[in-house]
Amino acid sequence: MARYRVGLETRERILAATRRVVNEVGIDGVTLKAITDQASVGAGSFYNLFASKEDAVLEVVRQAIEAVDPDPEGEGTDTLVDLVDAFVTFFTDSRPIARIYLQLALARGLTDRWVADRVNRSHRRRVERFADAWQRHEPHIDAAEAEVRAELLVGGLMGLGLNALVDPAFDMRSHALRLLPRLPAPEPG
Amino acid sequence: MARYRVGLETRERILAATRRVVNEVGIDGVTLKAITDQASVGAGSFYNLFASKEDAVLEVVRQAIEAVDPDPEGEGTDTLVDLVDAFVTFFTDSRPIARIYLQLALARGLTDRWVADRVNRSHRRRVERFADAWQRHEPHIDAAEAEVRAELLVGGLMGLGLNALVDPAFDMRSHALRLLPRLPAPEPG
DNA sequence: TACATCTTGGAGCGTTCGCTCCAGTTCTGC
DNA sequence: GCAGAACTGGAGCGAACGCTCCAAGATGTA
Repeated sequence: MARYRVGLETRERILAATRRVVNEVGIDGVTLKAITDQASVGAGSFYNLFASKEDAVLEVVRQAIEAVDPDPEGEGTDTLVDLVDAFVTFFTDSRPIARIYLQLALARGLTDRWVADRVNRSHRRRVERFADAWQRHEPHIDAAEAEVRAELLVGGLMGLGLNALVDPAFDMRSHALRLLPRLPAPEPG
Repeated sequence: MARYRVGLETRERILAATRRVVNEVGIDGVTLKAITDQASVGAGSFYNLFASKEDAVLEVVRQAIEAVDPDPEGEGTDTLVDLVDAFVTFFTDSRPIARIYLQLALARGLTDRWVADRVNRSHRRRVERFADAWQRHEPHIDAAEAEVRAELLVGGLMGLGLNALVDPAFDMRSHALRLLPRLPAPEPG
């Protein structure tokens, strides 16, 4: 949509503003006015660059998830610990965004086919990566078993993440590590 | 609030209507008009019996959770399998309500102290019951260890429930059973 | 029967919010 | 420097929604 330099800059300003609003007031506070005020932009400019309010919010969520990806290039270099760590980091460092991710999945996953597909696809991809890492870690188990274990692990992580969102005092990382299979040689300390 | 017989009956009609609306259209469709139309009641009658729309919705959620409780009296007779089973049943048989429960926890758990407390308390109580059942099942482990395991189990169940909500094809029950410790004698078949 | 209290429906208030529209301005390629 | 496309701000539209108010009627009590 944006084709001129200023347009691209405004787009970035809007995304940054959206991110800030999301982090400060949560999804219910993410009104168009809040975003456009924060970005010092009119509603017209916003709609010149984004199809809808949700469009901007989803982009912010997407970027936040990508930001903690231990292997953005998909080269198969990530370990189970890396993946669990990234997952935990997403939930602890981007709590408001993680919250919105789950809310979108829950609220729109039923009615909005587009969101549902997107959520399901990203979940499948995540399970695949966990399964691959699991097989790299324990080569003797077969693919199907690795997939089931990965599904359980991701499910467990999601549940713990849910916990962490509702109860800020919950120590997600240490619980999450207990979901991992016994590790070969935990480093000392 | 209701003190006459007709009032109590109307209250039940409204709760039934709310349940029906929730199950058919999900939380976003739960407008006051939808409820009052479905119950054939005016808005004034509604507010004569409930403090707010949310009041009615929360009551419906509460009843749904209670309905699957394997040990409503709290007599300590429930086993781990019972508890897991009840949890899975809640998510598979009352999907829309389970969805709303999570949505409320996520959306209002941050801003609304009252909802947050309620959610946290019900979570703690659930973990306690799982921990107790775990100790009944494996008496040799100590209380602290049972609690951590219970926390992981409940977290895992929550995550699997999330899965089941987003992906209707997901077989929550069979995955959930794998979260249990090895059972004494799995029945054949 | 007489009276107080509770119940009822629904018009409509007040607010919120996403989004459109458009006239004026700025930008870019040539 | 010109033309045309892109960008900009903001007034305001239209719809949705939770909730209030109240006069009229129903219900319970003595």
